[in-house]
Amino acid sequence: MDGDGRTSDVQAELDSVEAELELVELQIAELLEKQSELTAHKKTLLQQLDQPPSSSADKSCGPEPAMTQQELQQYDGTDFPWSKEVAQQLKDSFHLSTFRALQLRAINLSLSGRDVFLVMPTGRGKSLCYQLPAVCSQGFTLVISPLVSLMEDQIMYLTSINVSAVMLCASSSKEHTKTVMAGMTDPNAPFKLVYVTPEKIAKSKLFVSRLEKAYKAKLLSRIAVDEVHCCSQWGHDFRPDYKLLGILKRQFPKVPLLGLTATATSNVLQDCKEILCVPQPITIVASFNRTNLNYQVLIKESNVDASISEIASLIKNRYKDQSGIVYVFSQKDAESVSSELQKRDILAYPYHANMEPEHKSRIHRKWSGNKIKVVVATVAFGMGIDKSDVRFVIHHTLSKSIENYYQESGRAGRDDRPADCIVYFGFSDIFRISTMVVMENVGQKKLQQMVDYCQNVDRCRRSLMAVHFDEVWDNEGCNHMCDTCRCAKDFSTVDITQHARQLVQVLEVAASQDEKLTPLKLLERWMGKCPAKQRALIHTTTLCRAQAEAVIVRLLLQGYLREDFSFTPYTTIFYMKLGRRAPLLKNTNHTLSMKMVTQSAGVEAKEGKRSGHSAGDAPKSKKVKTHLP
DNA sequence: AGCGGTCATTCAGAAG
DNA sequence: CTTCTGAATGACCGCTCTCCCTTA
Repeated sequence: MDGDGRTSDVQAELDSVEAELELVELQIAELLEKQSELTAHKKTLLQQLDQPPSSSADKSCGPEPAMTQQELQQYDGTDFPWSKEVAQQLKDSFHLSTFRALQLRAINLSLSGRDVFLVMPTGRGKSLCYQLPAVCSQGFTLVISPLVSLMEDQIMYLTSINVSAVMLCASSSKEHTKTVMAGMTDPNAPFKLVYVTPEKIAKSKLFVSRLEKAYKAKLLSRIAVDEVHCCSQWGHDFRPDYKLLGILKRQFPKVPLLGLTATATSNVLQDCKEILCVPQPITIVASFNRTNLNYQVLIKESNVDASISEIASLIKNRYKDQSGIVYVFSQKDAESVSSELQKRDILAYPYHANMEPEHKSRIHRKWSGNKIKVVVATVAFGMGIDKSDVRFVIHHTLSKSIENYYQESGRAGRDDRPADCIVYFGFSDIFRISTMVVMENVGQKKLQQMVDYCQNVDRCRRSLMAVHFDEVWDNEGCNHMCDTCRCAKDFSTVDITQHARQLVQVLEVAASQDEKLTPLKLLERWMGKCPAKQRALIHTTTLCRAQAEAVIVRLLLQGYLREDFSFTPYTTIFYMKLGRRAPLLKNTNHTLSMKMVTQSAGVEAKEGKRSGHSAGDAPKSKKVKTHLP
């Protein structure tokens, strides 16, 4: 008996040591993760310090020495032989009075015969950087573009300002092809710009031989490659025929090449240089920071009617008589939200892919001409939207990634005047989008970053976006143009360790009775609405609904909770489970905190009504406390 | 398969 | 001791069920 007692004691001690060991291993894993994060960050910071001197040293041993910052700045000047004509054409043909940042530098470099790679966000006037030199040069400019509809838009615009431009693609008629080909070798140069698809270069020998003739007659003045990132397999939309464009620089080495893109990391650009046979281009990178946009996140009312009324009053008061877009989640939402706004006397119309093409273009036209103030749209309202005086972009539902959000919100303020970008952040919306992107490879991860952008009141909204463009926008880059920078004083740090332990308990009790919980059910049980069987076993919260939601989202982002999907024939359902970090909470030294809005005390008072009910639970909650030392 | 709304049931406490 | 009232709970029924064309 004595022996039995001793072995069971030893067994108990072994169990507890093993449990402790498990915790320590988890903590080590966490620290290692943090270490690699920090070293990566350190590396990028060091690169920023070292890059200018080291890169110029690298390039100086190449055939054409790279430029220092000072040399580059000379190309911002207006004392070149062509400067007078450039200024004249800008005014007369394009009806513009000034250049935007870096446009003049790119144009001067290209006109002096350099190869240039230009990286600039959409809507900042990339195309002017080859259209203007084309007008100011002898002969014609060859433009390679991946999308037929984009080429059509450009040619319509150029024709309307009396610049002669034509295009060739698979669907062009034989007669049209003949006149274009003839024009390419005509010394009078009837066309200033010739647009083609990459397939034309790769597949049509007739076309390449025509180019050869034009080159010998010195009529091929410049080559522009639009969406140049399509060359690289690392880029997000790789096009096989772009890989064959290297032939251009090999056959026509004296013709300057201009590559344009809005999305390029350094390894994609390196890849493009090799594929296009352009060893030493001058790379110009414009900042993606839109300094005139004011970013803001608001908590969405769980009541549908109230949330629409809030948007309606914003549009009627703050944006009176101004133009804007409201982005929504589904086609059905587009219909219902727009009709609700109409009931509140706002000229708002829906836009989504399931509408008649004629109807869609009619709404687009009326909105562009300011006959309609607001368009309520899905992501279908995107390509070809180029209105300058958009004063607000409101997201009725959060986007599925930060990249998407940057694009959609970026349609505001193209005229460089101040404009607002607002997201309404709703708890249940997270799970609606999550179930939609469940089949995508990294869909969940991207959505988590977007949720982090909405929920984080710890850091500047801009700095969270900058990470996606390998840029650093510090507080100066923001200049108080986001809500977290403006309201930093209204937030305070709160310890949420006990809240986390309570939530884990709610899940464990449900699991012990073979029950799965949806996020909504987890929230309701934690707030006191639960079946009698489990009432005695769990500890309810005194937080208000908005705060309880915030805590659950935070724990999900940090891995204390995780999502679990169940597939049924008609839908997929989202359940909550314990995450990989949940065991850490058993450690009494482990603490967890987050930043919240400080006015919370006032909200808690509203819950007083419930206090009589929770008094009944008091003795039970004491039991729970002794259970957790 | 979840969710919101409606209806019936149960129970506690107060009034007669 | 009975009757009435209001609150809380559980069973049941009916409704609903998701972004964008990428391209020779």
